[in-house]
Amino acid sequence: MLDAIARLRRFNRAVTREVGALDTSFLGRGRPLGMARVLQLVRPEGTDVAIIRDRLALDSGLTSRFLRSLEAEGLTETTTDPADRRRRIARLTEKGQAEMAAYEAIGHDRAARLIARAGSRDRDIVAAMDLIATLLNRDQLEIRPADPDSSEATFCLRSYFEEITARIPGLDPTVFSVPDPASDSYRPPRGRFLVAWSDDLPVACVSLRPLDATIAEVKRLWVHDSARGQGLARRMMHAIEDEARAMGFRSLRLDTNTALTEAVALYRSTGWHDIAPYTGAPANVWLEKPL
Amino acid sequence: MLDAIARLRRFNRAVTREVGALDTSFLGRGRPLGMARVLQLVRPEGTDVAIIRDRLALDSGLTSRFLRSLEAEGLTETTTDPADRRRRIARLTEKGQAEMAAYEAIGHDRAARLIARAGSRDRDIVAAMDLIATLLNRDQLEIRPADPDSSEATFCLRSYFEEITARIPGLDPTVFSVPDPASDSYRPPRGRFLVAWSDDLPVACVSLRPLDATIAEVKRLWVHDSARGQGLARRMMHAIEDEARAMGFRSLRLDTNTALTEAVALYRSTGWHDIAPYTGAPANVWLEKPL
DNA sequence: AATTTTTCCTGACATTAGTCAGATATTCTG
DNA sequence: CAGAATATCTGACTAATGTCAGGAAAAATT
Repeated sequence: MLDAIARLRRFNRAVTREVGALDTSFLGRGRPLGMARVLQLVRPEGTDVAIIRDRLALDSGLTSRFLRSLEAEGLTETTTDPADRRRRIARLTEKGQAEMAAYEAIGHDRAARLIARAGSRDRDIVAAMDLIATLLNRDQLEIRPADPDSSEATFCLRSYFEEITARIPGLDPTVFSVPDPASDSYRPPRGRFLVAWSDDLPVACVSLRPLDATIAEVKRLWVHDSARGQGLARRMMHAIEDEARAMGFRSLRLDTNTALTEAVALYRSTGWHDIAPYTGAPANVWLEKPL
Repeated sequence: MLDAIARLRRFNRAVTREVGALDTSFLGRGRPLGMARVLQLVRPEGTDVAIIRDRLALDSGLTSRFLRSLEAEGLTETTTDPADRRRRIARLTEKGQAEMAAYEAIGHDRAARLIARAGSRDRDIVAAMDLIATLLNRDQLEIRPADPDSSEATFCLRSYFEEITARIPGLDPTVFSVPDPASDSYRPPRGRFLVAWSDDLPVACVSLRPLDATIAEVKRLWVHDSARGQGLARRMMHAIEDEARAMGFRSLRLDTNTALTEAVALYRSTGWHDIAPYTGAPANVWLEKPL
C-alpha cells in the first residue's frame, strides 16, 4: 500500500480523473476530442501535416479527414509546401486563431483554479509539477541555440544568479545585471548561448565567449532544479564543446567556485585541468581543457 | 511562458501523453477501454451497478451492455440486491479476478519502470507525486477510525516518530517502538485511533487514550508532508475532540514540545490552555481543553 | 389498490475513431 | 528518363462509444 509504486499509481488515478475532466472541457467547445487535438497542433504560421500525424500517432487517412472538417468549418486552410510539393502545410485562419484563444482561455482558467486551490503551497506544487513533467519529457529534451537577450536566456540567467548567490557565501548579488550589457560576446558569430528545452520550459543553459582567437571561455552553466541528477549538465558541456570545436577554438577556459561541488567534480572528470588564476573573486578555481 | 500557470499546463501535456499510453496498455489485454474501466470497478465482494454508472458517468444502457459483455466472457456475474430487488450487484468471478490481477501487473510494471527512470531522484519524484495527488484528491479526503496495530497506523506512527526525532533536539529515537506495546489503550472502547485517507494513502493520524474516567489524552497528531498547509491538522483535532465528547470525557490533555511550533500554535488558537507538567521530557508544554 | 417513481434492461440509431486498399501527384535514385 | 519511393487523399468498412425512447419489475407514495 505504501511503497513508491503504489504511490505512483495513486498519483495516476488522481491525474487521470483530472485529465478526463480536461478532455470533457475540450468537448465543452462542441468539437470531438480527435479534431480538437489536431486543431491544437495547427499553428498560425503553419504546421506540417506529417508532424501532426506523428505527434498524435494518427492514421494518414484520419488526419486528412480531420483537416478537411476543420477546413469546412473555416478554422484552418491547407496549402502545399513549396519546397516539396507532395507535403502539405496546415495554417490557422483568423477564425481558427479565435477558436484556439478560446481553448487557451479554458485551459488557463482550469490551471489558475488548481493553483489557487494549493493555497500557501503553490510554489511547492509548481516545483513538483516541474519535476514530474521534466521526467516524463526527458526523451523529448532539445538543446537549441538562443539569443543571449531572449526571454528564455533571461530566465536561465536569473535562475543561475539566484542559485550562485545562495550557494557562494559573501557574493554580492548586485554585480549581476540581466540582460547582460556584454551579451554581444555570447552572440554568433563570436560566441554562443545554448538553452535546453523540456517542452516549453527552459531547463538548462550554457554559454561561450571568445578570449582570443584560439581560446574561448565557458560561462553560466545552469540546470533547473527539476532536471538535476540526470546528466544534463554533462550533455550541455558536450554541446558547448562541440560548438567551440566547430568554431575553430583550440582550448576552453572557465572559472568557478569550490562551493559548486557538483560542477567542479563534473569538470575535473571530463578532461579539465587546473591553470593559473586569470580572473579574481568570487572565483577560486580556474580550469582549462584542450579541444 | 514561465509563470505558474504555464508550467501547470506543461505538466498537463506531459501527463496526458503518459495517461494516453496507459489507456493503450489497457487495450494491451485486448479489451476496449470502456469495458476495461468497468471491469476495474467490479470487486470480488460485489459492486452496485449504480456506483459503476456514477463513477464513470456512463449512460445506464451502456453500463448494462458492458456488464453483459463481461458476463459473456465469464469475468463477472450479476445478481439482484436482496435488500432492494430493483438494484443489481456485479461480482467478479474467479476468472475475472485472474484478469484483474493481470491488469494490476501491467500497471505495476509501468509504474516500476517510471520510478526506475527517475534514478537517484526517485524519492523526490514520489514526494512530488504525493503532493499533487493529495491536492487533486482533497475533496475526497476521508477520516476513518483505524486499529492502532493496522498497517496504516504503523505507517503513520513511523512517519510521526521520524519527524519528531528530526525536529526535537536531543530526542532518543530508540524509545519508540512500532507497533506500540500499549496499543490497547488506543483501541475502542477505551480509546480511539483516527486516520485520514487520501485515496489509499494515509495522510494524517491522531489518537486518544483515557487518563481516568473523565479525562483523556490526545497523542500522535501527525500530518503527511504532502497534506500540510491545508488545515488538516485542525480537522483531525476537531474529529478527535468529537470522538472524546461522544465517549463521555469532560476534558482533554496533551503534552508537546515548543520545537513543534505549528502544532503548539494550533492548540493555543483552539481553546487549549497551559497546565502544570504531568509528564517529563521530551515534553516542555502541557495543555488542557475542557469539552 | 391504484398510481407514481425508481432501477435496470433492450433495441434502434448516431457519432466518433480507427483501419485498409488503392489513386494521384511529386520527388528520389540509379 | 524509367522505376521506386514518398506524401497525401478518397472511399469503403469496422469497432467503439454515446444517446434516446420505451418496457418490465420492484418499491414507494397516495
